[in-house]
Amino acid sequence: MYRAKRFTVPTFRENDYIFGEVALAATIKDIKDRTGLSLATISKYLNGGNLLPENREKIERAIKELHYEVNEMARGLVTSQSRVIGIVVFNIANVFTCTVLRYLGQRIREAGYAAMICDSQDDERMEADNIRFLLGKKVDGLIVIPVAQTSEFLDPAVRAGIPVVLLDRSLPDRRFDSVKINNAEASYQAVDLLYSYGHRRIAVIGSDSEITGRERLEGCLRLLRDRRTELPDRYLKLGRHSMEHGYESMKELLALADPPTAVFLGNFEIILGAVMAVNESDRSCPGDISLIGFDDLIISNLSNPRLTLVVQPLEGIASAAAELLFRRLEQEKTLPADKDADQDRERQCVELVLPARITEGDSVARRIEEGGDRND
Amino acid sequence: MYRAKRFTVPTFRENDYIFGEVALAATIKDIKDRTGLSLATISKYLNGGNLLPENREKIERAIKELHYEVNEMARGLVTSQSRVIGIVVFNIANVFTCTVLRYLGQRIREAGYAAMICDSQDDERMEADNIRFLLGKKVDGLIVIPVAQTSEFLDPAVRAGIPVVLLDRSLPDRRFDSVKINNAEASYQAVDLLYSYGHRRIAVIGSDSEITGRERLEGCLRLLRDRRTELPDRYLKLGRHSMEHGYESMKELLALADPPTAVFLGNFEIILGAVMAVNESDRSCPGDISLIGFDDLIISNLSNPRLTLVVQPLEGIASAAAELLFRRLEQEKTLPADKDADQDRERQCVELVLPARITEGDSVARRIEEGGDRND
DNA sequence: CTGTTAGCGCATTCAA
DNA sequence: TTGAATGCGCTAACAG
Repeated sequence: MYRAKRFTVPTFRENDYIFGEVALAATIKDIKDRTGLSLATISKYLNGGNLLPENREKIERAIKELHYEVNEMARGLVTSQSRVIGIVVFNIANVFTCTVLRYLGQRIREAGYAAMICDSQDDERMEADNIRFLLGKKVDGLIVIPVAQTSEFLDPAVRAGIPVVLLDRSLPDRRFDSVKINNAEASYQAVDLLYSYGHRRIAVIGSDSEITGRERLEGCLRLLRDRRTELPDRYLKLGRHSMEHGYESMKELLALADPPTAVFLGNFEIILGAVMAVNESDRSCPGDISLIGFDDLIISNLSNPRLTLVVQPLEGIASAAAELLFRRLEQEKTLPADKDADQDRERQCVELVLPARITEGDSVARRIEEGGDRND
Repeated sequence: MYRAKRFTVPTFRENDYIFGEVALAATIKDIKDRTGLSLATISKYLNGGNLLPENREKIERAIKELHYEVNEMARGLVTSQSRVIGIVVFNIANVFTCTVLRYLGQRIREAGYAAMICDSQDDERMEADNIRFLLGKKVDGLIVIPVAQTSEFLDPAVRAGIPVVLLDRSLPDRRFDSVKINNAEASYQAVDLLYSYGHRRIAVIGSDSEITGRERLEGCLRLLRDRRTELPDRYLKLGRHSMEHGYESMKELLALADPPTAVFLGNFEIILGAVMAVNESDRSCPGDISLIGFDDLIISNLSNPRLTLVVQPLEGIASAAAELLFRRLEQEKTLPADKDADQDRERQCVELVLPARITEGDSVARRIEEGGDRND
């Protein structure tokens, strides 16, 4: 395998791109030939070592002229690390995901790493594939918003000794660091807001098939218990975090003889569906029905009235996850192969729980007669 | 292909994961030691060659027992290709981007490649960095939704001989394949719809600082010229594709003594801002003002009334871009080092222009008096 | 069909 | 400070 096409660079001229001809990427060998220095010296330059200003200059010039870029594959092969963080998201076509991704990307880049993003498309098999793929690429760490409900798919990462941080959804077996919001608490507050505004006929459209959904549900139920407010079965709509579920459930609620005066909407997709159903009906929000939703930022601007929402501190979540991961990475460097320390670390996985806050819009009406539930 | 879990006690040494201890990743050397076969045979197995069923089985067992995974860095170093497609997007926190990303990811994976996504965060410098980074990672191809208005930042890719496909926004110097919709034509149709519904006082909120914006503008203007309809300066709101611009512009339009009866909204962010402004005013859509927007899917469900929108065939765009790229990749294999062919190829960059379609909602009112522009 | 051998581009010992 | 040598894990000739 020899190099067919190659620029012999004229002494003074820049090694510019020539139309139609493809140059093989320059290697440190090329810049060795050009500078007369040895491979080791050049390598030292690339990795921030000390060398004579004279030589440094020579190398820099050669690099510029040859358009040299480090071959990360070769470097990675030697160092067995890639300075790449793998990110696996349950679903990339999703406002929540995208926003988190943006912040994660920022933090990761600031730390001098790069991000490699994989989309699991809500599919557990694909999720497991993604992990294996990323491991094959020798990522240094993993940030995962999981679709699976157990953490077996992460076994290969454990085996490879690569730190993992779970985002948004923690897994029941606490083997990994995780960052999320207090879904139960936030939901508790949200329903409490409805209650404090005088609502007594409160319905919940949520999910019992997703972890976050179950947590949010728990908060709602606890508040209602604490306030000794009944939640009749017909007011509790359980399904998935999907637009269809939101739409159908809201339709059913509106069709009741005694419809609720307020509804808790468990996530973004449910909000979308539910608002659609209200819009299609002859009811209006908040006149006929009050709404409080979970997740999201964009729609609060667009919807009329502006929705009252539980908003997650996405930037905070992303920052925390990144920091957690980098701390592990540091930790690994300092504690190289200490078995006992490893043992400890296994146990000490940290679960960070951030607070969410409620931003009030105009979608929750105040009902004057405290404790009453009559309309008007 | 199901294979029962079976305990084969290894003859040499357990290479399994031990709690708290990190096992080094197995290499083909390990599986060579285990099977007694040579490296070449194993490599052949890995790359789909023919071997004796007996040996195949041995290797498969060893792989499973050792949890072997190919080290892509080593493989890439040899083959000098990574089977990774780099994707650089102008802004990842964006519905358009995310949706395209989802489809791109699917296509790329179907083709046996993986995707490496980088976010330029609307910043040209970061965009250039992303390209260099991806090149360092030896991606086989690049799909780019650019923020820059010229293609210089792609020079390193050209130099490296790596195919590039531009998405959504083509660049004035046509050096690269590109896929986009016919922005001008779609805008023409959109404004034509307003016209055909009887509107004569039509305003445009758009962007002249982005390529897509300029193209859309051109379509609007052409239609109005063709219909001999005037566009007074006060009806033409030029700025950036931002929510602020949409919001401010719509406020100004509504404050006019003779406000337009219909407004063309140049992109998703502008729609958001404009709808917000309408909601905050005492006007209603479509009663007082008709709206037609460009881009987006989600909000048409949420908004009341449902917006009439120009919808881009996102899946089609993504598929086309991926196919274009893979075609180039194929092409490279078949035409290895033919200089003349390279020359030709350079010239023959294909610019795919896909049609967008209009989905009607309820945001455009029919105005009965054809040609009239009085309100009521 | 299988084994031997020689690098891919780089970092990293050790000498000098 | 610099240089020569070695190997990371894998593929790709080529020979058997």
